[in-house]
Amino acid sequence: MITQKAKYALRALTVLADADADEPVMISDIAAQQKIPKKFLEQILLDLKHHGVVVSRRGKQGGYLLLKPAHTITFGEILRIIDGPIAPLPCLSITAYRRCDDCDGEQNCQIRHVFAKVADATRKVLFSTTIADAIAPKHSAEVTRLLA
Amino acid sequence: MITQKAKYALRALTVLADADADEPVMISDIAAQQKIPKKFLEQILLDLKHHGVVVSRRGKQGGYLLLKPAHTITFGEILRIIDGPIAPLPCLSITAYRRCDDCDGEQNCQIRHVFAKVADATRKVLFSTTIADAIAPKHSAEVTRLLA
DNA sequence: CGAATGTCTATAGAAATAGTAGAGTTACAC
DNA sequence: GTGTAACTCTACTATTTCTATAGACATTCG
Repeated sequence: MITQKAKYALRALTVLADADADEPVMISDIAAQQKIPKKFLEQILLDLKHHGVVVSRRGKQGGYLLLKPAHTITFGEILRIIDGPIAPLPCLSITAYRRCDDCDGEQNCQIRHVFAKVADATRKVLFSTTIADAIAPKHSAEVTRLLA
Repeated sequence: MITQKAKYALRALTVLADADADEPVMISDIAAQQKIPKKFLEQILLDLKHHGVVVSRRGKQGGYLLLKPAHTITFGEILRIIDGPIAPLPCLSITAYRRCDDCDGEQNCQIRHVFAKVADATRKVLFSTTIADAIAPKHSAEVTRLLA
């Protein structure tokens, strides 16, 4: 299970991706639109900002914007920032590798081998799907309606 | 990340799968061999027993045995018992479905759609891999040695 | 009988999760 | 240049989950 926080983060990003590229969106607006506790969302967006995913403008007329195009922001990237390692075992993590002190020899670990496959499969999806992909269905539905 | 408990459970099962089919293995032996805290392992095995994965014999010469053949026990099945749902979102869980109260309409949920793919990929691996598969490399190595 | 083994329930410390609170900083509008 | 609306940052807290540990109990074998 991913955390609630990660879900909030992803949803907040879809809102930013949906907004005009140079129109900052206020935290309150995102919170209201996605039913996210505002104060909690503040922390999340700040975190995403520190990791170079979004930028903010302070003061009146302030708000948040995507720092890079939505089609370059992957789900995997965001999950790593918010929830930490993607891998199901510490000894399979790319970003936070840690030896399992209870297994002797990773090559021999019967469990590790199986979860390596899980990790691969998961990463394949998470890093090939972007925020733009997430909002795409909505847009194509819109296009369909307009063309009708 | 899977829990330590699940890792212990899977490792304990590989020990049972490795043992003779009618020779109960004592908790202490499993614990020692896999460096699992004994009292913790007791709980885990009991849990697996209650879920019909293993059986036990009490008293002297007691211990645990697999209830069904190792090639019929999947990783997914064990993870569900020990760690709960496989799905990354409650609204994607097969065994513990729960509506997300903050998203309106699952068909529209942009996040859900992506994680459905993750869940599929994960399940594909976890339910097609068994305890027998996990110990297989070891056995084939053994075969290789014997044939050399 | 008695010792070895599993059974069961309770407890507890540590960490993670999901927020909440509030004082501080910045920038635009006037 | 002041006020106010926004983001910033740190700290705090309640709840749950994880990782065990403890100990009394039940069962079986010799």
